[in-house]
Amino acid sequence: MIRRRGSLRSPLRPFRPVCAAGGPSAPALRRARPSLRRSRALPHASRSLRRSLAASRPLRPSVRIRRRPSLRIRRRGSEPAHALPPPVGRPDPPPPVPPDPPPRLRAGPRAAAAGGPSGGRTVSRAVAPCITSAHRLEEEGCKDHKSEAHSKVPTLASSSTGSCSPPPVCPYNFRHKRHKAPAKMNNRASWDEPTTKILLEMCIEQKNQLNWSDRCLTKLGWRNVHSRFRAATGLQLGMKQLQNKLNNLRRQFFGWRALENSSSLGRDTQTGGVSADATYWEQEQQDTQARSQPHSVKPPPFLDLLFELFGHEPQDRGTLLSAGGIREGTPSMGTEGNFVDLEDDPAPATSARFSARAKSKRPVREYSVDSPTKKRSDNLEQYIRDLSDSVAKRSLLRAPSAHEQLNRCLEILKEDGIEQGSELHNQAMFSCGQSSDCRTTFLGLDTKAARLSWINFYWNMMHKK
DNA sequence: TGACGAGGAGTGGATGGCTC
DNA sequence: GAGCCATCCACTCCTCGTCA
Repeated sequence: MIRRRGSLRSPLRPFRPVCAAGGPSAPALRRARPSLRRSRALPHASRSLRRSLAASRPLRPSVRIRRRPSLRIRRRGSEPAHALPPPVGRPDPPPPVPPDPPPRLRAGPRAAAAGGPSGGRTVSRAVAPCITSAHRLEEEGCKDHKSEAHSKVPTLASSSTGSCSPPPVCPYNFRHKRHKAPAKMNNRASWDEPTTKILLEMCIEQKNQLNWSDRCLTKLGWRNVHSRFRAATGLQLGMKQLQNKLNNLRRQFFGWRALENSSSLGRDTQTGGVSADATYWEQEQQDTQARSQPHSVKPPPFLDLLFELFGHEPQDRGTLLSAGGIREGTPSMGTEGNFVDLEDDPAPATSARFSARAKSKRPVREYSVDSPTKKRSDNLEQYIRDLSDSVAKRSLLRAPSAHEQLNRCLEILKEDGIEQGSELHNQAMFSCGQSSDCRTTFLGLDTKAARLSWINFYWNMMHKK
């Protein structure tokens, strides 16, 4: 049996154009040249592995440890005796902070809603001994403490990699409530649809200009978006506010898409909502009579733009084949009869939040390609034959080639009555010929109106009308 | 009361600099 | 070149404030 495993996360850092754009400094050049980066990245990776083995501890898990809501750890407000000196370079001394209120349990809406781990808080594995001085700086009134805290004290993240010098143990308050931040909502963002659309379009523009790393815009991309957004809208929003908005849209999009995929439903191309046959809604109505649909499953606005932005993330660049488990009857998630398409992977989609997280970490996917029962366990030739058969079967299930897709597009256009040589026909063929994404989306649409709308949208998008 | 936005905490990976 | 540590970066999760 050959197990198809999800794509491996590259140990190499993705190239960040912003680094190279900063100037011809040596670090920038090293970052810009993968061959130079490799020289350090691989030794570091092997070093990390050796460290883990030497310390007889497992490698860092890829998922965070969750605890019950009531176990959320917060630190005590009292100042540790060994407080670090105040940060340098901050002109205005922070105002005195009133003493913290007595500790209490916080039971927010999430805690109330969380009957189990799904609503739990995220807690560091080593949070107890790790008071972050960033937190202390915050309480001293330093609003923008992150960079300074980063540069002066070990953070939890850094201490996890630095095995020799854990930060000093400090007293903690397990139920400390963060003191109220002063109400400074003067520049509160108010996102209406046109503004959101402008933001998305600018993000897509930056993505097309390759100012895009794994999952998001690069720093340079954000700078560009920020400046252009200000120029276009006149709104004086900060970069963080733009990032927050995009983050929320992204979460909405993945949540909605996860629901769409995991529930075997479809997308109503007319309304942007979830489509299904009548029997599904009847069943659903019985199941959910007492509860309404949560907001997170509502289709987010500008689905097409979001799909353009997040619909094809780099972790979906394909899957790898790895041979293994031939001898054992490895449990399989799918067989020839129930083969699951990669795009419809329901595995990571248990919830909106989880799915958004799963998307970010190139989830491991396992698919089985069942092979016939082996006649002889030590027959290498038989193994090779099985392997070849499996690959051949997979080839039969592969996606159609670009040429085949283009031919299919031609047929559909003909069926839709789009005259060859017309402007619309030319636009459609040009767009489909240029982009596999455009082609795939075009072929996936069910109605003529949706197809024409898509071509029109794609054409305008590419030519910035 | 729920939706939404802001912001902090913490995570994981990559890389730079220093020392041996 | 390896080991160690610090730093940077982008991300998710969570809490809290505001507002309709």
